[in-house]
Amino acid sequence: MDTVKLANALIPEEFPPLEEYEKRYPERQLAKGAEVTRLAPSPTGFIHLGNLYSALADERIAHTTGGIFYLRIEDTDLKRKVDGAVESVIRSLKYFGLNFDEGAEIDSPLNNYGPYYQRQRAEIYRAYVKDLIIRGLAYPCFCTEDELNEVRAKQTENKEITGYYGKYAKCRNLSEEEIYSNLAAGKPFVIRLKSQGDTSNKITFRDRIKGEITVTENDQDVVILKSDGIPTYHFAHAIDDHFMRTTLVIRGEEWLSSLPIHLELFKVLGFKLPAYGHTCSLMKVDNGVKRKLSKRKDPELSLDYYRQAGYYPRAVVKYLMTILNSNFEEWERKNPSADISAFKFTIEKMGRSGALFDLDKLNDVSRNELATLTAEQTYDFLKGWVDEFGTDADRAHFEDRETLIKILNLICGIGGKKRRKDIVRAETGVRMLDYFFDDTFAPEYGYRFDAQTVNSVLGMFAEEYDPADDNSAWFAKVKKVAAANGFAAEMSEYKANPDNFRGSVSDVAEILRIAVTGMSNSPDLCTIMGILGRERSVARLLAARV
RNA sequence: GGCCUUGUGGUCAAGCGGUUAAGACGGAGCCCUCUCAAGGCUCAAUCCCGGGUUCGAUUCCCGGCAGGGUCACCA
Repeated sequence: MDTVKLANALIPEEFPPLEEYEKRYPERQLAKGAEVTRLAPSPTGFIHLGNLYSALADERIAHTTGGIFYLRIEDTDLKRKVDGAVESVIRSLKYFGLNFDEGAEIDSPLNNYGPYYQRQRAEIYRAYVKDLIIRGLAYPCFCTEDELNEVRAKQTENKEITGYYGKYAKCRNLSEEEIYSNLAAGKPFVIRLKSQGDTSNKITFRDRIKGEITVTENDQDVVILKSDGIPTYHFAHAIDDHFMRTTLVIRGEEWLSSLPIHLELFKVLGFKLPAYGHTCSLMKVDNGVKRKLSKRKDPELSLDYYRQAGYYPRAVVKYLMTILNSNFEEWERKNPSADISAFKFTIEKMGRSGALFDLDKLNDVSRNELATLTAEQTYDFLKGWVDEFGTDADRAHFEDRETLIKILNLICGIGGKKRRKDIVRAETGVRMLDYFFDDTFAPEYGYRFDAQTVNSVLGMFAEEYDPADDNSAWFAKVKKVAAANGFAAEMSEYKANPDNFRGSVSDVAEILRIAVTGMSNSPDLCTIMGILGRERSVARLLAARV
């Protein structure tokens, strides 16, 4: 068979000699050990926690080795295209503190390896496919979807391996006449790899995350060029990661099963294989079953979920870091004020098996992270959330920056020795402020004492209350009211003889707390009343009588 | 089903031939305390099972079992 003639019939364009592409995209001049990594999403615009997880690994490795982290858009499937997706990806990663050095829609002088959209790279893919055809390593296939489905059904029925291989590779041995008559008839075709592999051969392969793994050689004549003339993922991956000079491909472990295809492709193309690291997927338990986090079923997979819930972005990143490198937490405890970038991230430390997503842990990380902020930083963070997700009332409250910062300072004990850790995420932080404002103060008076007692306590304390009192003076008054109403003024007395009293100071404080905040739990009541001031505090005490 | 892969407390996990089998989250309790959030202290809880190899296996080998992934002109 005249393969040059065939190649010209299939792919008529003329291309420069292939060495030209090698020259166009030369080896990168980087320091030894520098890794070039990439995030290569399809343009659906939906990047989820799993993407962020591996992007974080990519970014950390590139930037701790003096390498490059770039963005490539895998838009070979038009159905996946969503407008504004690329900007959305960039924005999302930026929100979590990850920045690209190079790539699609990135303004950078380093953009010498583009275009970074695969659809715009059709020429180079086609040039290499054409070369493969000439070398007799690829061929056209005219099988229809129905035919393929039929074969697959039969294979399944006979418990055979499904796919296009061996005797099932019908078009592999088409005669010259058949091919040209099909072409003349205008039949659509794809280009398949003429696999040279044999599944009885095992290849051992060293994955940077999984370690040594053995895979079976590929014998499938996979599609490399689709009928629209655009390559499949496999082929585009080989070409792009070679010419963009990627040194380390980090991707989800769902790709492990197609690794043999990629191994063969790199071999057949004569490219040096990059290093691979296959990450485990984030899992969750659903109905007692452990499974991969799913885009459709699990809202917590979406990064927007964390933004909406008001998680502090750095907290999400730190949580992910604890899963990525389990020594991160220990390092952080030793270096409490160091920036994440100072941590020596290593791909080899990454987990080999899928981690269950742990919301409790995230909350803990988040709470601690938020407790490192100043009142101003806290305000700015909460304000950002309120602007986007808050109610009209929230927005009105946040107009008054000075007051909010004052409240945050006092309530959170910022700068003091007893820093509180109430805020897990923006939403809980904002709701915690509700009772400071009369329009959102919505008490549910659930007293544990009778009306007479409650009214007496509230009335007496309203008379006594003086915002000028310091904490101990304030508490002395609580004790006084307690004693006057048959409650133990000292906890020790109450504990010694509980039967002698109707309750203790803590019960009195609870009545006051419910009256003032509408809740039985709150931060320091004396501070809260101080913020509210005499007039409003007293008004609330009196209004809370039953 | 074939192929690949994983199996240490409820969760994330260190350890990788001899350890009292770290630590963190969560749970329980105590202390502190006007309640709560914290904080301090304490406790409970783990090497999937069966065979080897070995003086000795959580660690190595084999076999089960149980998870997970994947078998497209989607990435």
